[in-house]
Amino acid sequence: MAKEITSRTDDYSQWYNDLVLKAGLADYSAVRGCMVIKPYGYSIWEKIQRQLDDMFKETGHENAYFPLFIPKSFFTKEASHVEGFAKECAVVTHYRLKNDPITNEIIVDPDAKLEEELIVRPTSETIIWNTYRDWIKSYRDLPILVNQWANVVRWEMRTRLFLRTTEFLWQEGHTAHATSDEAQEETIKMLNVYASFVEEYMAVPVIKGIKTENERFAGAIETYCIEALMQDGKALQAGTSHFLGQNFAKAFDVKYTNNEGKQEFVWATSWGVSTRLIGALIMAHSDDEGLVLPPKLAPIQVVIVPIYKTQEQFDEISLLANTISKNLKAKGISVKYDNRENQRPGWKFAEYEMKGVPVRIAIGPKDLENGTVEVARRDTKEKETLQIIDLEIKIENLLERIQTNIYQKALDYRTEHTTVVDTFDEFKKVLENKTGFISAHWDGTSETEKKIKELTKATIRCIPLNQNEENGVCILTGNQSKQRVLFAKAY
RNA sequence: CGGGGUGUGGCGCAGUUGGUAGCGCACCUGGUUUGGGACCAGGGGGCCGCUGGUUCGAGUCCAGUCACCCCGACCA
Repeated sequence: MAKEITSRTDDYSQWYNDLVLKAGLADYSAVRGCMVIKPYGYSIWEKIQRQLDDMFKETGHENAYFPLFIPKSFFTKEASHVEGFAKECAVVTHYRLKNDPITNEIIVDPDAKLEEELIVRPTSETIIWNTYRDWIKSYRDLPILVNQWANVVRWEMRTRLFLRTTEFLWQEGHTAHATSDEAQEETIKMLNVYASFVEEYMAVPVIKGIKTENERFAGAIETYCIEALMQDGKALQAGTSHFLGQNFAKAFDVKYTNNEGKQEFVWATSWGVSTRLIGALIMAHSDDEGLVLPPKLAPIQVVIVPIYKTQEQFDEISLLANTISKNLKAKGISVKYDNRENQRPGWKFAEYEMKGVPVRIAIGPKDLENGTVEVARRDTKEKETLQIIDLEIKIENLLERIQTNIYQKALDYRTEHTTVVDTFDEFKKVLENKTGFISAHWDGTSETEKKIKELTKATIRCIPLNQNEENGVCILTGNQSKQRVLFAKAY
């Protein structure tokens, strides 16, 4: 029996859920809203981590680790930050369990109440800036360019595998600078790092932009973001980079002495991407047969499947497969030779398609005779029979072509699903029928943005950078506007 | 927190007007197979989410409760 998977066009959430479960990326866990990331899913995360980490190091950053628990009082120091996060935090109130003397059940020991509750970090600005106070005395201590790989907890009401889980893995960069300009430069620099990572490695095109006041990070002066478009026409925020100004420095009294001997507050940035990126990867490329992984992030880039009738054939194929495998590995390509004898070839084909392995090589008796192999690519499902000579070079090229192709496909989809509209009627029509990004004029007020959200559920995803100014009138109010912004329904 | 739905072997499900639990997949054994999710034969595995009630008898009826999923509000 084939593993049935819901169609993408049928019920997108159902399709997405099935896919995550059936491709073996993750599972629901015993804890509400949390998930178990299975080895295959985690290995994608490791690839993302490794690549991003390299990019962070190249831009001068170092890793560090700060505590999971944040004293409640830290949280209350930055007013807008509390407001943004307070509602969704897990709180530790006790530090011991004991046996109930009557029922003998394990209960929370009421005598073990903490004097000050601890918040399980939803993000680490507060505890980090509390620490930076001790690290920073002079302009010579700056900049501090630190990143942390960690888990965080946000007690969201509704969760979705990878896109929004109660606990999630991420990296958070927290930098401290002597000047506003330098901090702003850092904010943009990291936005660009994210954009190039997502486009080059995940093969997902993104729009770089600035968040409106409504969507801004709690405690930031300016939030920059990269926005990607998923195959159901909804937008997904793939990463953010915040210019925090002196907000946290003031809240935690972090000052440095400048070269004129004067005390100044420190300027800050923070930036992060999470395991949500895996969700983006899935929703941007996958089809009804399963995942389509970009070669640069696929845990297995090439799988070799033997087809045989006799033990002799199997041995001969294995010999060839191992040679091919060795040659590919020498080129830095990750290969799996699936020589399991308890699964038939057709089953394996379907399985690796579900898992999104970019290239499959099948070797059978005919190939042994002809000195060929059958090479199938996951993205287009095309198959061709290739001579074994220089196979590793052909495969290497093919992997590059797949990487480019799926990026182009996603880009074409986005181009196709980005609509310029000038009236509110058009706006609503596009949202209902076509979906996707909508470029429209907006009068720049939060009230208008909220009103549009109420009426249509679409929000301003960002005010795109790299976009020309253009005079116009707001689609809702008819007030003056200097620039188009990007609307969409979002995850 | 509102609306909807589901809880029955590992997974997906069926179970009629109440009569003591079944199917597919997976698993185990043996055999035949292997170029797109194989077939045959045999086998193991379940306090039917939990609690209470009605009844001679409850997976089924009633009440309560818990958990999870989906759709909203909230959010990376």
